[in-house]
Amino acid sequence: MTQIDDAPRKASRIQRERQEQIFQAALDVFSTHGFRGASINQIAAQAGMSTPSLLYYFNDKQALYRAILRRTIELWLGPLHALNETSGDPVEEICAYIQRKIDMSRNFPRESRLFAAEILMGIPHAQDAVFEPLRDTFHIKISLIDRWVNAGRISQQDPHHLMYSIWATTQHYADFEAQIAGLSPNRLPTLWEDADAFLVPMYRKLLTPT
Amino acid sequence: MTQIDDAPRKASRIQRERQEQIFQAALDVFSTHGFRGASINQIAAQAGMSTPSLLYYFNDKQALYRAILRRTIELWLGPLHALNETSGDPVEEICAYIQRKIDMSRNFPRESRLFAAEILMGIPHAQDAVFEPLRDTFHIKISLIDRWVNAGRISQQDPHHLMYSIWATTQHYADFEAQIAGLSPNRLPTLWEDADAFLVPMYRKLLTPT
Amino acid sequence: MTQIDDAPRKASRIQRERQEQIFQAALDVFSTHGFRGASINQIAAQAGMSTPSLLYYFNDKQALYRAILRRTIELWLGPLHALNETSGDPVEEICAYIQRKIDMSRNFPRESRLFAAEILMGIPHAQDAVFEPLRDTFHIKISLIDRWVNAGRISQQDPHHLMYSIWATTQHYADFEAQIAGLSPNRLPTLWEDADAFLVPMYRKLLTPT
Amino acid sequence: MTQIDDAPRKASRIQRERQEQIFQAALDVFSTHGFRGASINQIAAQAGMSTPSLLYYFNDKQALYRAILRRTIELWLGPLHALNETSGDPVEEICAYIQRKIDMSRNFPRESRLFAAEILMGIPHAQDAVFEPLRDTFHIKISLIDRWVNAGRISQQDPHHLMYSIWATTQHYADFEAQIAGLSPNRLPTLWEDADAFLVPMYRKLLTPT
DNA sequence: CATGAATGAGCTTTCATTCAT
DNA sequence: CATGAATGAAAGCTCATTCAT
Repeated sequence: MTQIDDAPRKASRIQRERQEQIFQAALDVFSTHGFRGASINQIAAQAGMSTPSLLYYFNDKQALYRAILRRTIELWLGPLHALNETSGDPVEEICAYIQRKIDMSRNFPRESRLFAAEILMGIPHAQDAVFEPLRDTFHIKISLIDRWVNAGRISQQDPHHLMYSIWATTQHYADFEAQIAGLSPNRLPTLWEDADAFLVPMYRKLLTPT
Repeated sequence: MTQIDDAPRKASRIQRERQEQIFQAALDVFSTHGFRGASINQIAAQAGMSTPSLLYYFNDKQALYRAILRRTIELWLGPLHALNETSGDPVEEICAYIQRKIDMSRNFPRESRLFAAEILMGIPHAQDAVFEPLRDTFHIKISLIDRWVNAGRISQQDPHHLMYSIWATTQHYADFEAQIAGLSPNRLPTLWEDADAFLVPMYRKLLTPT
Repeated sequence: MTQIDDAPRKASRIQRERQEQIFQAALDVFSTHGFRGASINQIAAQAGMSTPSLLYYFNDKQALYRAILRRTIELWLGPLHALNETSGDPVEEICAYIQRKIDMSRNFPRESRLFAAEILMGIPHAQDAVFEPLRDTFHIKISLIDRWVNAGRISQQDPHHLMYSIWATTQHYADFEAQIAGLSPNRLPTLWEDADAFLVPMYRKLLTPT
Repeated sequence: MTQIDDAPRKASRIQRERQEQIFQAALDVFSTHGFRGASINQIAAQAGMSTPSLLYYFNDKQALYRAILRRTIELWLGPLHALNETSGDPVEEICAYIQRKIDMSRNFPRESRLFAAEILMGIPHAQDAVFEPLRDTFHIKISLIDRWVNAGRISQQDPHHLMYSIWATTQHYADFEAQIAGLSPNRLPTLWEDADAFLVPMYRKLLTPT
């Protein structure tokens, strides 16, 4: 097993508070500048501490970045984990998943952008941190959808396309917010609110078997 | 100052060739590192010239970046400009637009990512360069769709949501390619090919009036 | 004030053990990186304790360095102190001194290198620590040799040159070991063993009066 | 003196001047602090330029260090190269080599100390730069001495010991100058002058066959 | 006693940019 | 036109040291 050496040290209470300060600042800065564009000076300043203090908690820039990314991905996987067969209706199950994804984007737009930025730039810093927790869950859910398709319980769709299009649409309001703010400034808040009212029916219509 | 100082100088043939070299290199580097993460040294090296030579063509880093962005946006607007009433059927008109957007993403993934990166980071360097050419066209097309909706020629949808969801889905395979490559490595080429086969019917189903 | 503030504090048994740990680590690190190149972090790590713990025993980096140096010099003076008139023959007296110096270099190569490094760099940190204990003994022994020369009991030589050449040759295998290891790798151990067999006869031939 | 061209050489002439400035400063600083203890800031300041300017000529600290070291070693090898069979008498041939080594130490004490410091610390930065040019010449000369010994033209000595003791004694006045200055301050200049008067007869006596 | 926590100063290096040629 | 040369600013990171616990 490869040792996870970029996890924060064993934590006391003060340590955990400090780490949380750093996380918040790092989220801000990394999500708006990307890894290379962000500076740990800026993060430290925003976290209200000196740069060496920050580096006392995270050995270097990469370690901090990967720690945030790891945490973000775990958060991100929550809605996907909850996608299963507990409810009777696969269509509604997927619609509920979409709803949860939208809520997550609404509540954690910085995390969404951080993740998007990393992917956009080719995932150069965290191949394992990204895919290790993601891959298994992804394929399990893809299989689940595939079974639903084959059982005729949802319409005939490629599960990969379905999943990726859900991700694209549900994260779009977080990731491309600046564009929406520029193009539809007075609609921005209502669009955030409405997103589910648009997307959920769209996918319900798509998925409902004829 | 409304002086447009980041446009490249008037160019001879040789100059235009060198500018094109710079464009290609800059596209590569900016799209994979973002504005702050990219270095003009790296761009100059990749373009096969010295940094001062590069700066002879573009006054500074921002000017180069904005020039590329401007060019990218113009390219990007092509499919949207072509969305109009020439064909008789609005549903098919929009489907054709989706098809063109997908083709564009397929052919110009770096441009898509460059644009996405800029938006993701809050459009800090090019508010005007992005929105000046985009805004008018966007609103014209939104109005057009709105008229189609009001005339009952397409189903009742918020044109903003419709447009944004089209953008999200059609650009996703370019912008998030690294994720798809990691999660569905053996499906990657077919997904690129299939994208229209999934998306166009989805939107046709959504838009076709009942 | 002639306050000696870089001597270690009065010590319990446990304390003396920890000091010894520090000494050993510091000897390693200082002798291979010099004063400025060495870091007390590295020393503390190698001594198996935290840096503040190390600094509890030695007030600062200089104090630690000077303490080691002082100790080393005392060790170093042992062979020289034993150079006197107890044996009847001055030539053999000096040959015995040479033998003792060689043995010392063999047994304490790190100490030799530490000392050599300090001198090489101009003795910037420990003028007094080096010369205070050394000077008197040195001049006493120089006078002794001078008397031997004047009494015709050893050949006519400048005592200074004699002493320095003895120091140079007897310490060379310790101080320049890396060079010898590179140039005569398979001879290295035998050269260490042989050193006295070469040097003692050389000086005996030089010193025996005609 | 024999300057030939003008225009095309000009840039590299300036470059060589600048490099020489840097060399002199670097020699000073590296020889008195060792590699890790030296700072390129200090070197740049002493060379009268900014640190980035220095790094324009030498890509990084190591490159600068190795360049000086390489140059020093070439200088150092001069006297050894000249050790051969041209003069009829091997004893005098070796004595002449000793004389040349002493002269070199006298004229280039900083170079001697730089070299000594690198060896003292275990040659961590320049194994190849040190040994590549040194090894072959060393072994050729060792063989030469060995033949002289076997032919009975010099006394029976291990060539390795002989060579190392010559190196030790001839470089000692440069490398350990600070110690001599401290112990024999009023003798320092005369000792420098006398060194050959002491060492050459010593080795002549040692080497002359009985 | 021992260490977790903190930081100013300094390190090596890269960056965007200017200027003379 | 093109580049060698130069640099202030800022980057990531290490260092010796202090202090509270």
